[in-house]
Amino acid sequence: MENQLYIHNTLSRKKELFEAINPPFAGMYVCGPTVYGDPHLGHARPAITFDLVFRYLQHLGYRVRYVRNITDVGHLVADLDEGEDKIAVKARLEQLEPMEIAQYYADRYFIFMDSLNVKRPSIEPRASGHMIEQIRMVQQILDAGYAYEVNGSVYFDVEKYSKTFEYGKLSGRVLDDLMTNTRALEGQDEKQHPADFALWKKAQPEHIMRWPSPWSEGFPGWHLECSAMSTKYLGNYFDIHGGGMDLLFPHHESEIAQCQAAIGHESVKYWMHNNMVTIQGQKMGKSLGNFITLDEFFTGKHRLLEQAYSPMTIRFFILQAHYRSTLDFSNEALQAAERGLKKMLTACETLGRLVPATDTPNTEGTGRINALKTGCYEAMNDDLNSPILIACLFEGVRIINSAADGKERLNEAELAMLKEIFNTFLFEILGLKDEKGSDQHETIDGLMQLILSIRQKSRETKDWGTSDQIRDTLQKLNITVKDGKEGSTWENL
RNA sequence: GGUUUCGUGGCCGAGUGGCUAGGCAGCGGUCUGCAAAACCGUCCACAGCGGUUCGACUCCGCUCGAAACCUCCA
Repeated sequence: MENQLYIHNTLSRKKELFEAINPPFAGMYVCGPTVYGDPHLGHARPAITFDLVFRYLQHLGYRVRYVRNITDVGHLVADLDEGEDKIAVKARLEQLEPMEIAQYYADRYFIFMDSLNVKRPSIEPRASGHMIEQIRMVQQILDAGYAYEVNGSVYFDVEKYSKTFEYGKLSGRVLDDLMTNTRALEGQDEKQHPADFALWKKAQPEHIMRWPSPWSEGFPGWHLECSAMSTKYLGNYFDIHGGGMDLLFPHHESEIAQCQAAIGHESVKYWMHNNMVTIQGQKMGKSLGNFITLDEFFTGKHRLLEQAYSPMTIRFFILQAHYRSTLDFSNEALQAAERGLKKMLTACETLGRLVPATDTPNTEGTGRINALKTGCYEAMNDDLNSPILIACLFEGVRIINSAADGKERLNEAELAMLKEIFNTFLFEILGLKDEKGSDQHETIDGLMQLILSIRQKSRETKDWGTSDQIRDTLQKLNITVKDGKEGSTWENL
């Protein structure tokens, strides 16, 4: 672990040296999806961001336990269906069991994340499976005196908490402002203070998802599951807690308060937040109804999409922006990502075919490739700057293509170094992969070699008619023939 | 209104007090039977106005504009 990894801690708003609490182990908790809808591009961002963190920490030699929750108990809604559970609403519409809905969308989530080559976390706990832990935590907070019960519901006493601790330290909020600015929502009359939040909510009669508790039959407040499950699996003090920036307040702010109240100290060392995906400058989100699902991206079936985009194109697109910047969706941007990725992967293939052009050691060339590798590490160590890393890899692409063009002469050591760089950074850490079908690839490649050799013969006899017919027909099958000095190669779109 | 943040070239997107980001697109070459690919070269920036500084796109202030959060959301 000689690499010094710096990550941006939202708590200090600075880049801090990552020092594991208990090396070589590292614990990371990330807020996962609420499973009542198909995953969209916005879900892909944190999944890929923290997949990058997961992969890089592992690369650095950490033994990482990565926990990402599945929220399947639904949250309170604040509209006319006050107090009702989101999953329950959907379930009634579709005449299904709420847990059936949750299961369905959780499965969908897993499938789409797999296709994006997002590694599965070590543990994916469900809120519904941790009622006991959540109820216990409510009790701990009550015992500590930072919560009160009203009519079977339990609320966190933010006002009392803020006398000793700083509620708002993560998001930079001031309690007085919250007091004056929090809207008076219906059914909030039970709260002593508008900024108080529910730890346990008594279920209304129409509520389908409910669990018994010492206070009422009801359901947990929506900040509680993360506090309960993160500390259960990672301990009372763990390294990284991640999530989208939109969760900063009140979700993560309240998590800090809950842990402080229940455990007696904070539970998280580094808070990391990814920024939003925007569409026409606006956040892509469920509430705005401007989201495009991953399924729609992969099939191209959405009115805003000019074409289908492959999972790796989406992944590359996301990694081309730094995780703390907003990322604006557009067809033009995705098409640029698609072409850039193709260029990158083609160069990797080329690299595999390159043979040493010289056996003389070249200190200058070797030094340059070494510098490339150093640049890659520096990019990752600087708060996981994947766009810089990708820029470094494109420098490698240039070297590879120059070598293939005969303009550079690489020796065996240099080729090996390049291969190592691409294997490590492009495939292992960025998690990109070649999407060409692997099963029949060998067969097709054999067929293609045959066709290309026939075409080569026709070219040698200047039978351009046959030569072009082969090329044009293949093109119609989305296979591009590329003639080079060393013969022809082919590429399937 | 409050909190947090942002405004970079045709598009996407990094970064730094003085030195080329990168990708896509464009333009000009090389290569090629033609094409594609590739290679070389090249054009187009740092919202506006002040201030600090030998020097600012980078620091400070103001103006304009945008976003996220304050209410379910990744």
